[in-house]
Amino acid sequence: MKVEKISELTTNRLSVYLRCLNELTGEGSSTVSSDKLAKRFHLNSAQIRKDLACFGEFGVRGVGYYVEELRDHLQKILGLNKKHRVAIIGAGRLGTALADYYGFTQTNFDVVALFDTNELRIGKKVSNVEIFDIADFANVVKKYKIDVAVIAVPANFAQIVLEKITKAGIKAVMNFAPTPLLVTEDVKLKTVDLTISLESLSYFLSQTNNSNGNE
Amino acid sequence: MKVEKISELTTNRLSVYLRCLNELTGEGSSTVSSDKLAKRFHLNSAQIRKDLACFGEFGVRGVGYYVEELRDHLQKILGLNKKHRVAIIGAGRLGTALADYYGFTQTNFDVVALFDTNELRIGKKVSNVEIFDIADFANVVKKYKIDVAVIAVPANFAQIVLEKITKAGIKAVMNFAPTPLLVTEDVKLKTVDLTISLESLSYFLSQTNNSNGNE
DNA sequence: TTTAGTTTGTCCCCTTTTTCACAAATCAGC
DNA sequence: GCTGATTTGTGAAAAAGGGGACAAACTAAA
Repeated sequence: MKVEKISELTTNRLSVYLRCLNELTGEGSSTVSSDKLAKRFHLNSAQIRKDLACFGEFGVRGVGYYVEELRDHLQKILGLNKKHRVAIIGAGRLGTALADYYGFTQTNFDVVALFDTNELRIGKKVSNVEIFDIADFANVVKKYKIDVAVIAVPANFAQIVLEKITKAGIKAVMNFAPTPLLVTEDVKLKTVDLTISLESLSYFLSQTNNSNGNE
Repeated sequence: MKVEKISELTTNRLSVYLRCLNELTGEGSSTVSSDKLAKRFHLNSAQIRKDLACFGEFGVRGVGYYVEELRDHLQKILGLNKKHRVAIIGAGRLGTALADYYGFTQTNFDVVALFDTNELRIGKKVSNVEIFDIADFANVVKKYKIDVAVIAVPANFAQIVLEKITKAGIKAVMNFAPTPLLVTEDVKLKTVDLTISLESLSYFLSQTNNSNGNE
């Protein structure tokens, strides 16, 4: 087992492995080899083994991995044995959709509060979650023990909102505003930039349509 | 100018550069150096130059890059000089939120159709976009000349939906279902996996809370 | 024209990530 | 207990990505 720093690419794959294992449980087989996993889910077996080896020796040579045991290990490694309480800042279309989306699909992330500046929205409920005034942010965070924040406001407000979030002591932030943000070392910021993803598709289309990249 | 294969990391950065240039136009300066860009937007100047050099020699030594000219080049490279017509499959919360989101923020991507299987939704409109029956998918795609598809259905339906999409001849797909999908070489699939992003945050929190990764 | 000052494009090296390959470990059957 | 068949964990090679440094190219001013 290595004690090096774990890269984010590795932890992202752990999420994928966990998903695979969840699909495997309930199908009968109690063990699975890295090769079977790789073949079935189109992964690389060496990479699976190496990723897992970062956290311990979970497998048995000649046998493979015990499905349920490995699943439990991965859940624990990813911190999914504890519940997280999520605040979404911005109760527009995207924010409310996310409130709904997380509520339905995720069991470890509870959206407990929405925030907005618009007085017409404040006080209302979306998917049984109250919309609070952003001015009360720090208080609500403390009251509900919120540990994850989601930024779903327009790009020009994102940095200000982020500073409010970090001042309230939240260390994990997901950002949907299409703009790069600055944070201190001790805060984890994950930006999901849909504009970049779309433009990446656009690039691909322009390449194939022209049948050749060189003009 | 290099003629190697362009990596997706590079094209993603082009999107970022384009955004920076858009912010710069209207601020007066007609030229900008890679160093100024880097300093202002927290990038690396060598990387900017290298990324741009993949597509031509846009700069002038001793001067820098002409802001508007470079912006136009990037738009053309990314295929943003043409409009794209987008279909969103799945008219639930996420699908409708995306319809709204793209409609407001993106100028080159027009959401022209939503699709669903739920009869209660079919025929209605969201953000002025009609919800069609998924059974009519191929026809509507042809009629509206749709070239980009967005999958916003539950994970267990995603692969079937994707096959419908590719059969209709669409070559660029964005997937929000938290599941890996299989496509043929000639189709570009971009998966935005919010579950992985969230679990990545969870991992980070579990690391810092235990104050040490080793148990 | 020459010189001093800028800034690009690119070579080269270092780091990170992925993949290959194989010894070490385990199991099942005889 | 030994043999043959698996399968892990990992060292080493290969591939990909990022960044420093500098010659080449250009401007401006004398």
